[in-house]
Amino acid sequence: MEMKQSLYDKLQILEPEGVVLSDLDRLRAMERPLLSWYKENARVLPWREDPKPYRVWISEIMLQQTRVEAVKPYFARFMEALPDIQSLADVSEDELLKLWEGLGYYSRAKNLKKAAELLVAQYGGNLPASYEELKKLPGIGSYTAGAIASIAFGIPVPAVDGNVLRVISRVTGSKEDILKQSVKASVEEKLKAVMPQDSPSSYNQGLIEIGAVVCIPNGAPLCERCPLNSPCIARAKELTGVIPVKTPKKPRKLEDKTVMLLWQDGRVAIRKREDTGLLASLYEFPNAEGHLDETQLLLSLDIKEAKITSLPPSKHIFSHVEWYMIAYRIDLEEEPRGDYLWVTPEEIKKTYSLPGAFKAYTKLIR
DNA sequence: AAAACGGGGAT
DNA sequence: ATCCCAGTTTT
Repeated sequence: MEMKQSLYDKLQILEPEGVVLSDLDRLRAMERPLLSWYKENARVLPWREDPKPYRVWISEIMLQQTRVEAVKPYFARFMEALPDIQSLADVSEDELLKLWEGLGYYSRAKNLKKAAELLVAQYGGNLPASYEELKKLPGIGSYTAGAIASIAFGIPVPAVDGNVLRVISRVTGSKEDILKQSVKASVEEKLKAVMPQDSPSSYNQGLIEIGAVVCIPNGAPLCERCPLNSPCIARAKELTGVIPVKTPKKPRKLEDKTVMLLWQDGRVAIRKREDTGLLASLYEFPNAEGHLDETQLLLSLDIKEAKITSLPPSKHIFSHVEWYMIAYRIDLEEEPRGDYLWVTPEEIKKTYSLPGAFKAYTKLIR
């Protein structure tokens, strides 16, 4: 049982700035300076110019795990090609993945289309103005549901991403591991309780913006410029180098691959990847596990001979695995084993979505 | 609760 | 060249 803290008790553990605040009081103290700061300092971003639900949705999905500067050109191109939910529902998967090529986390694109089809079939072609309904859509979790609900519809629900977790853990001086979902749930609950009911969009975006440009993830935060520096415990106790606390990531797996540029009559072979797993449904150059020599190469292609030249090796680092690739150019004189699409360099550039992992080799075929 | 899932910027 | 970033879905 918790006894309510008397003013006397609070004064016993006085901070330099004043009376000790509860977490909730500390969070309440953020509102005024946060909204004032955001009004003055909000970056001008394409999706903020016209925050209609579709644009907010697409931008928030693109911004998952992806930096603002990387998203900008993709967002512009996407809006031009697919200006509304109906066009997204109707687009072919290949065309959609081509629009997404290079952005990564390709399931985001596939989920967008799935959701668009659902919206057309069940929601009259509109995004629902409801946090709970938004959260049911594929690709939309608690953060994105909160972002769309608050930014596009003005619904007072929090939008807690990594930026917000960093800011809040620093302000409250929490040494809890911010990667734990229980911590995220707790922050969502607290913010829901204290956030202004009449300006959820600016409040949520302000918190995210501070995390992105002031209370930054790499290097020391710019506390002198932070509107929240007054209530911030991490700043007062010089804990910004410690907070946020995160569990260390485990080492990546290493994989050897042999990439084959198969040429025949001025065309090169590509194939479509599985529709699940890494780089699902994208195209790739034929490749094999391990580092094959020329004999093994001929064997795997089931051919007698070919003109084979070595290409430069390359490495690609994903979040959880590293590919160590060696490669060969193989000019064929007979049909190899395997189901391939024979395409021109021009078609690869314009039509087929190849992931960045193969960039060292797509470069070579122009 | 933990692992899978990219690509790019910071250092 | 290495480290870091961190929403959602799947296992």
